[in-house]
Amino acid sequence: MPMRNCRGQGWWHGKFRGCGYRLTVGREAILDLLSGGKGHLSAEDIYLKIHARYPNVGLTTVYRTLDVLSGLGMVHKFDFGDGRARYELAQGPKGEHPHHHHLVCTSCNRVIDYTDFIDDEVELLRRTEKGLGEKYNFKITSHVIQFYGLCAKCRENK
Amino acid sequence: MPMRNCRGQGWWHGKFRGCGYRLTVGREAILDLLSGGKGHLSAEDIYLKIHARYPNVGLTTVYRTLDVLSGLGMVHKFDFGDGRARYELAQGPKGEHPHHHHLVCTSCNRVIDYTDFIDDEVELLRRTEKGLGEKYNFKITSHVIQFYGLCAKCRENK
DNA sequence: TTGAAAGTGAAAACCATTTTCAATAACTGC
DNA sequence: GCAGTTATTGAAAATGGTTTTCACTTTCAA
Ligand SMILES: [Mn+2]
Ligand SMILES: [Mn+2]
Ligand SMILES: [Zn+2]
Ligand SMILES: [Zn+2]
Repeated sequence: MPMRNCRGQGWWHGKFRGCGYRLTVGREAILDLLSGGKGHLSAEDIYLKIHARYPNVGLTTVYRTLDVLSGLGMVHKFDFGDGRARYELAQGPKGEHPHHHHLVCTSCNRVIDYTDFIDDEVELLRRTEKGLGEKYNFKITSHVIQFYGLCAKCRENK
Repeated sequence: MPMRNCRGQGWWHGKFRGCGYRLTVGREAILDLLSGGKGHLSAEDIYLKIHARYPNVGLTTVYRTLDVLSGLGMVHKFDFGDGRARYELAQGPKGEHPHHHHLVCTSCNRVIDYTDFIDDEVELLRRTEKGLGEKYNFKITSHVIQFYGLCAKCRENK
């Protein structure tokens, strides 16, 4: 049986409603888009794609929805140094979009996800978070690890 | 013999001139300020302090100088998520301002430098940079490691 | 000392993001 | 369904950190 074209069937339905948020066309469309493909989209990227299919979803709503989703921990907001925020879906309930870190090319702004070494890194992070949390009485909730440099393409064209 | 009041005596003289940059009052003042004290200053922070002593150094020059210094690798530019860039002097030639990472309070925006665990972290980073560099043919030049959470003060006032 | 080029301040422009506000859509209880 | 409450919305205006412009000044090598 094909997926019915009615809203409120997504895995996020519960989380959304549970927090008192209403399910709207724009929010659903944005979550769909983020679930569907590549990450590191800017608000405008998202707006342009959404707006093509739903012409009455405005850029303001995109910003507001991304804020809500960030607050709920459902998307992560990144700054890769190009002057606009980038968003990507957080790890889903079934392990989709697994936790990863980033390589950022300072020349072309390409962003590479990597999960190599993630185990070592996560283990170190765990220890570090514990140690720092105790020493500074600091409650760590998230971390950012990014490597900057030159990507393969930009090294060729150097 | 007391320090003469002429410019061009700082440790950065060589690096500056070597790269074809001219030594100016504003640049010297900014480097002095950054060398002198606490990091994580915004361009406006710097401007206000500099401008008090040198009223004819403008905010534009502060931004331009910070760009130059970033380009030379003499200062690091950070985004801690409060909408303005923060700058701090990079590790000096004699090991001043040693390499460190950051704890960022998402409530009050306080930033804590830490060097605990730095050895473990740096060792991991070295391995990771090597592995990633080979696998992705990516030339890594720098990294950012930041932990976000609630500082001690903000946990009390929760 | 002098000239070419780098550097500068003030004001204007830029531009990603936020705010405002009247209109609309989503939910709740009937 | 229906109405009432309230969250949510789009368009336009405002915000605010940063960059650009441009005529003027300073640096520095010759
Ligand atoms: Mn990613
Ligand atoms: Mn620091
Ligand atoms: Zn590149
Ligand atoms: Zn705090």
